[in-house]
Amino acid sequence: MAGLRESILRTSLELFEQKGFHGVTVNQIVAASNTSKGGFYHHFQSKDELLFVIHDTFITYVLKEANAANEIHKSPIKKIQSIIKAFVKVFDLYKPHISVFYQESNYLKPEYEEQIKRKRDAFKQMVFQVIEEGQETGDFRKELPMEITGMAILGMVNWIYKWYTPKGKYTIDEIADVYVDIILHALLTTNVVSEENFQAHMLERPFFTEKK
Amino acid sequence: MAGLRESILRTSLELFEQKGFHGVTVNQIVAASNTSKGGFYHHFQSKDELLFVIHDTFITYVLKEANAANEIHKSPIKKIQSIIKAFVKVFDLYKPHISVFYQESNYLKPEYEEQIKRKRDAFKQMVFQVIEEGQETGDFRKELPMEITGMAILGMVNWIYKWYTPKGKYTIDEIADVYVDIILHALLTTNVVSEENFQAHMLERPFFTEKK
DNA sequence: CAATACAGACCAACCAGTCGGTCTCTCAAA
DNA sequence: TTTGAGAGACCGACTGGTTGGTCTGTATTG
Repeated sequence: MAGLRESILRTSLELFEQKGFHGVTVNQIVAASNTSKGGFYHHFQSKDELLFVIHDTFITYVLKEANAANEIHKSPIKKIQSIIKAFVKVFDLYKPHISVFYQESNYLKPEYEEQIKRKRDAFKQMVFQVIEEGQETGDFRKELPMEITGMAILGMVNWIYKWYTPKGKYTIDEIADVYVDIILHALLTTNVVSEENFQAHMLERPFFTEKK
Repeated sequence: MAGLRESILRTSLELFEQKGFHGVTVNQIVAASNTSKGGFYHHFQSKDELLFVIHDTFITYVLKEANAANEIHKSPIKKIQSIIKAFVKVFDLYKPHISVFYQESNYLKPEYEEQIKRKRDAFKQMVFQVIEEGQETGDFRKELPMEITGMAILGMVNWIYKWYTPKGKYTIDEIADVYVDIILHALLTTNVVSEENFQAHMLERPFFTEKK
């Protein structure tokens, strides 16, 4: 039998996603994991710690991915594409985590909340940073207020957890393509967009464009 | 003394926003509203009904506003602006409602959930509809998949509830201006954007552009 | 023989909802 | 004008069920 701890994490995640953190009792988790109260409390201090662990694994992963994406490229145009693509793809891997994360984050106990908040802020700052860079280099339109634009992007992507399903009409990569396209069209200065070499700025050719 | 029912709604809303639906007991609501268990259950069948009422007043309002915005204009370009502006502004009026709505909507009892879902879907369909129209008239880029684009817009706006505060750096109208600008730049066909009469399509001049 | 991993009966706290009762206001009969 | 009956608004002690968490005991592993 594989690690009980992992098993508890997996099953509780499913349950939380369906019914919410408060809609699931420890007894239900225990039953679904084929274990007992003792088993559960051997691995977790409390139900709240379980919630924290779910939050933390996800946010840690996102932060790491985004950092990597950020470091690979130098130009802000490519940085933002890279970050967005990585960010969107995370929803394919961690959708249940993310759902629980955003639905129940204000039930986190203060001691846990602070740790999560720090990582979340780091991620946000990174996005802001890239936008600012792009405005300084002249790639992004300077008239857009950085904070509002940043939150628009974050919101757009984060909302994916509300509607994305792997069985849906579009794959996560296709969604990422469209999001990158939307954001670039919104951010890039008009002369960059209107030039026919818009494509030259793309990391990859988006799925919805034809090859000539 | 003003209506107790309204008083309960107001105070419970504040409490829910701070601590979440499950973080607040009926006794706390009752205490904060200067009433009693009896008073509460005289006006509401259950705590769940209270949650429903909060959801419903908000979603009903949004739907009404969007419908109005949709009917005033004929061109898709103006329709989408109008809808987005109305939609964004709602966050100024109903932020607590919306926070509770999005955080706790999966705790709604089935009988309530259906009613809410119907109205929410109607709103979503309206946005999809306008995008499709715009693509047919040639104003919006046809290569963007309608569903993904629609969800991107909805996500962008909906996320406002996570960060907007009336005391913030930007007013709700300024945020609305930026969002309209971002979305139009993303949607409009390049020849429409690059034409210097981009401004001609705007319902109003955004706050961040200079008058000449 | 430790030490770790798990089992499951048990408990104390909590919480939504109930229920018998009171207070006040209205309106019509006397 | 007085009375009194009825209805709606509100009170608050109480309850029955649930839930997170504990504790003692047992199996297994090294």
